[in-house]
Amino acid sequence: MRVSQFPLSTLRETPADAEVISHQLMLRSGMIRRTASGLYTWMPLGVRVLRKVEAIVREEMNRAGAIELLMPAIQPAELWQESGRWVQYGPELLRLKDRHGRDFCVGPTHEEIITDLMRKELSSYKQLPVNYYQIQTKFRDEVRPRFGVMRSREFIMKDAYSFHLTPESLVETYQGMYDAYVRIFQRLGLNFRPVAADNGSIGGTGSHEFHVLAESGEDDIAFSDSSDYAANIEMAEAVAPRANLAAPTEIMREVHTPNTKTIQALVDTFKLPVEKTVKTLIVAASDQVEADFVALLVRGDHELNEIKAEKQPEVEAPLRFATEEEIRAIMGAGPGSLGPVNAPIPVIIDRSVAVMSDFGAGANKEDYHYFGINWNRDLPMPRVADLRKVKVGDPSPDGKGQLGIVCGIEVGHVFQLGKKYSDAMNATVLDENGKAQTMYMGCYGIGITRVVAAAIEQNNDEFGIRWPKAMAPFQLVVAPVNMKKSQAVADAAEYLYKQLRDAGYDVLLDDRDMRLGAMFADHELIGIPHRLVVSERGLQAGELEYKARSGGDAEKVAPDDVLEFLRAHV
RNA sequence: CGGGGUAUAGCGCAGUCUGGUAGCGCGCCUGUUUUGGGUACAGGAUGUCGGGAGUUCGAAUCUCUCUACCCCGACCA
Repeated sequence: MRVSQFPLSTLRETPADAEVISHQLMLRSGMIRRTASGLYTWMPLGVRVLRKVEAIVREEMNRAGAIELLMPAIQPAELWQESGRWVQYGPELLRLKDRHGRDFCVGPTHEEIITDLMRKELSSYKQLPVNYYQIQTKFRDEVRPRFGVMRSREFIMKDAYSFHLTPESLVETYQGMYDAYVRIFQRLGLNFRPVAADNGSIGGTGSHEFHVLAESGEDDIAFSDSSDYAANIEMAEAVAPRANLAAPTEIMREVHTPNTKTIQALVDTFKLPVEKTVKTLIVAASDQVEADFVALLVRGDHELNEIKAEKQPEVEAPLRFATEEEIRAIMGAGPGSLGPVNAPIPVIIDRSVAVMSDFGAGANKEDYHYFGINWNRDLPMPRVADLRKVKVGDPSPDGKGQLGIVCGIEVGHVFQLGKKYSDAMNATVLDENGKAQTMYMGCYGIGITRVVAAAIEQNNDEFGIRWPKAMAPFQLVVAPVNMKKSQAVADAAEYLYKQLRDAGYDVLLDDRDMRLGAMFADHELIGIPHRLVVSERGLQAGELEYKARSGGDAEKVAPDDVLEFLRAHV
C-alpha cells in the first residue's frame, strides 16, 4: 500500500475528550472516529487491525472445531420473552418496533437466537455436540460509554455457543474453547491471564474470564508470580496462615485509650504492632441468626472482602454495614472502640485473626481497649472464615509463589451455561432411549474491538502504538528520503517495495513528499513494527537502514541481503 | 438516573466577567526554501461562536429554553 493512496489521517494533538491512552492513540493514529456517544467509525487503518484479529480468532475457532454462521443483529422480542430476558435485561437492551408495530431488539448477545435455531435443527443426540460461532456487531446501550471502543455501545464480538447431551461433553468443549482462547491471545502477542470467575446467578460448573493485563484495566486481578493461578480479586482465596496459634505471654488488661479511633492511632500511640490489632466491623445479620447484627474481624492491616463477607450464612445479602447509631445501640460503644470480648452478637473472624495471640481490640466501652487478648483463654474462638481481600505478597492459593495484583481488561469469557436457556426455550433432543433431553449449553465470547484497544493499552510509548506483530496494520514501512527529488532513491524505494510485496509482506510505502522526521513520527504513532529507510546517502554506501519500532539501534543492510535479513527479523 | 463541567475554524484553545469589526497555535492550500527526527519565510482559504427564543440601537458575551458531549458516582451476563 502506498501512503499516497491510503488515508493516514493522523492527528498531532490529542483530542480533549479522550481519557485513556488507547482511546487517544486510536484517535490520533486515525484508526477510529467518533460518530456519536459510544459509536465509532473504523477508519481504514483501524479496519486492517480488526481484520488481523478476526483472522486469528477465526483460524483458531475453526481449528477447535467450531463452525461459523451469522445470525441477525436485529432480534424478535418473542424469543427474548420466551427466555425471560425481555423483562430481565433492562434498559441496556435497545428495543425498537418495526413498521407493523412488532417488538424487536438490537442483539447484545445471541443465546436466544441460537437456542431457537438449534431446537429446530437438532433432533437427535447423534447430532451432538455442536459448536457454532459468529463474528458480528452487537449493541449494548451502556449507561455511560467511555474509554473509546473499550466500553462502547456498539462493538464487534466473536460469540460461540455449544450444545451437548451431557455435562461431560460440555466440559470437554469448554476445555477446548479455553485452550483455543489461550492460543488466540498468545498468537496476538498479548500479556494475558485466564482468570477464574464467578458464575453469578446462573450457577453451573465453570467460567473463566480472559484478561489482558494493563495499568488502566477496570478489574483487579490477583495472580501468582510463579504459576498460572489468577483470579478476580473478589474471588481470590486468602489462604490460612501456616503459623499455629502461639501461646499467650501477656495477661489481658483494659487500657484507657482516648482519641484512639483508628488502627493507625492505636499503632502510633501505644506502639502496638499492626499485626497485633484487629478491625471489628458490624454488618446486618441474616435470618439464620437470632441477633440483628454480626461482627466481622480482620487483622488491622487487612481489608474486608465484601463478596466473601456476603457469602457467610450469618450475613445478610446484600451486605449492609450498621450505622453508627445501630452500633452504639447494640455494642454500647462507637466505632473505634469495638472488639470481640464481651460482644453481644455473633462474631466471625478471618483466618489470620484466628492465629493471633496477645492482640489488642476495642473493649466495647468508649475510649477503652483490651490489650493482650488471647483466644480460648479470654474468650472462646469464634467461627473462622476467609473474609479478607488478598494483598500483594500473600501466598498463592495453589501453593506456588506469591500473589501480585494487576489491572485487567476483560477481553474474553468462556462460560458453562448449563440448561438456563435450553430449559426456558425447550431445546431438546432425543437420547438413545428415545426420551427428550434438554441440551446443555456453553457460550464463549471474545470482544474483538476491545482486544484492539486492550493491545494498545498494553503496548505503547511516548511516540505512539507499538503493535505486537500479529496485529500491526502493516508489517513494515519503506521510508524514502527525498523521493521526489532523487530519482535514484525513488527507483530503489519502488524496487524494494515491489520486492517486499512479492515476498508476501504487508508493506507500506511512504511516498509522501514530507520531511523524514514527520514521516517517522507518523510511522511510530501508528506503530508499524519495522522500518526501512532508503536514502541517497545510504545508496551510495550500498546500504539500507533498518530499525525496529520496539527499540534498539538502526542497522545497515545491503539491498541484496534485505529479504534474508527480514526473514530473520520480521 | 444523581452531581459537576464543556460547546468558538479540521484539532487544541483564548475571547464571555465589563455587549461594540471573530482571534491564537497546529493543521490545510499556493509559492520559495529546507532535506536523517514534526524546517524557515511569504501569501491564502475556512466559522450559522451547538440549536431556538428573548433583552438591546447592537449579543460569542446578558436571560430563558432545548440539544449534544465529557468527567465523578450509581448501574453492569
